[in-house]
Amino acid sequence: MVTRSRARRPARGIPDDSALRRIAARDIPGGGDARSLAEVACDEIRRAIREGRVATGAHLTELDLAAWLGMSRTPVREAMRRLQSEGLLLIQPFRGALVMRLDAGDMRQMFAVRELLEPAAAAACAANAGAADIAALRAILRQEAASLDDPAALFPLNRQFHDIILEVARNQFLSKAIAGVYSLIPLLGDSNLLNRRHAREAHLQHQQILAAIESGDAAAAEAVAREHVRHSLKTRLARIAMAGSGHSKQKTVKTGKK
Amino acid sequence: MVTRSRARRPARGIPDDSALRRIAARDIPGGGDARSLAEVACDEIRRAIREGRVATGAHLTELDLAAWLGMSRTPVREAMRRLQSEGLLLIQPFRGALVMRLDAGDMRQMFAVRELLEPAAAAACAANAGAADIAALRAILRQEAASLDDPAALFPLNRQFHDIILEVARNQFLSKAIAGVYSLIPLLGDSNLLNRRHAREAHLQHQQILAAIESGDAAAAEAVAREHVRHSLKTRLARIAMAGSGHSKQKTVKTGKK
DNA sequence: TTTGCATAAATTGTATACACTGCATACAAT
DNA sequence: ATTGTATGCAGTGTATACAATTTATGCAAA
Repeated sequence: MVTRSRARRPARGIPDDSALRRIAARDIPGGGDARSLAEVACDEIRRAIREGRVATGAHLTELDLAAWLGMSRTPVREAMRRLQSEGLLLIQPFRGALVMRLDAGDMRQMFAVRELLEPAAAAACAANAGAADIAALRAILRQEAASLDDPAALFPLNRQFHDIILEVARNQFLSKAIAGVYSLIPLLGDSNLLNRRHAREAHLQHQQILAAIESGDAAAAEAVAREHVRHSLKTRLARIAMAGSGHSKQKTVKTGKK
Repeated sequence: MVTRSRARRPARGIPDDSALRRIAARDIPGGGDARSLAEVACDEIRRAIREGRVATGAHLTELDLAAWLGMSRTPVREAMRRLQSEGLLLIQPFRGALVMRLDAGDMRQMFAVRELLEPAAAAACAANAGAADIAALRAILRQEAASLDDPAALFPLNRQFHDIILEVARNQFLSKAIAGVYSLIPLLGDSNLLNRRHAREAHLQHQQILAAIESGDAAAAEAVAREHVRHSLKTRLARIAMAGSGHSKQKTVKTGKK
């Protein structure tokens, strides 16, 4: 009997139905990381919010989510708690959770903090960057240049660009602070990168930031990064102004409640 | 039968033993907020870390904590997850949690971020502060002046001073970013305020910050706040240097495992 | 009709049972 | 002696049962 050391289990309990469900849920990406169900739940809910399948302001209950995700309340609960501490959900004791909603004022506050943190990251990056880091950033911008009309491709590239800068800045607290703000960007609605004019301008600014980093000019990197954040805010404010004046192209999203 | 609408319960299940335990655990402060056990657990663990009853680097298991706190694993689990997202714990799947430990490098990173955020908060506060805010800050500094040799009294006053500044700054993202950093300060060891010289200097800087706020001078508030953060780092570095050179007065802390 | 209260329904909070994982250790085969 | 495999144990991950709480509903009294 040369079964694997693990195959002895079924003798004890039920012929194991839950394991199948779990594995099925986990290995969707194929990588087979063996993520916990709570992580799966967390990612799925986040994704649903990001993609607008769950509207901001929607009311979520543990039971609904558990049914939707095909798991019990326990991991869902854990995921909801995590999303609350990220600021995506607002949990009211005994009364379920609301998907956080941010108004224009919140947006300004958020960008004020970004304007503080991101230039500092760019400056630190310029101070620390080695040849390999610069090569990585160059590679991303090369791909970015080729994807200016393909938002779906632009999203991860943009993300990677900023992630590398943070990594090279080598300050875990700065990274966490910025991550804390970034995670709430989905609540602001559609990405600026859907706007082609903005995508082009952002790409140019990325190139300027990289140029500053290449020459080790921290002050320049800081200045361009600040301008980058300001430009991003300006684009969003302009869109809000347009939407407010009746040109709303925003599609209404479903409530997410089954 | 004019019992309160709530008293009918015991008829159904066990004669209600758990409610007593819970109420006992909850209402320690007396305020009777009816906090959940998870919150109690969270606060207790945090406090144990802050007070050094649990050493940084200690290994914590759900079962140990549940036994210690007299509750089941579920709320403890929730608390541990929360503390992880605050950065106090490092949870390794299937292998328990470690109390995060920060070295001198981490400390520098942390203060670099504080030097970014806290001056901005002070500046925003100076821009927004009304008469009532200033009166509140004055009241705190008056108490602070009378408590310079009483660290136990100084801690909450110091906290309140900074909290009010954040509140008046009216930027929830700035507040959350700073809170995220503050929550890890206990991991750095004893507070600077135990040092009377430092306490006096910090108090003087508080007064300068308040003066700048009173006169609505954002730039001045920013500058003093930056100096305040720098001074705090300097004191900590000096203490580390002393400890490193063999003058360690640091008492070893217990492991926290029952 | 309206008000007050008690009950019912819905949902969260907590406890507990059980399967699974990771590691240590003992045993068997070479 | 050494290596590979099995086994036990400690601890986590998940499901589920139950208790507590909030909100809604119905019914009686004014």
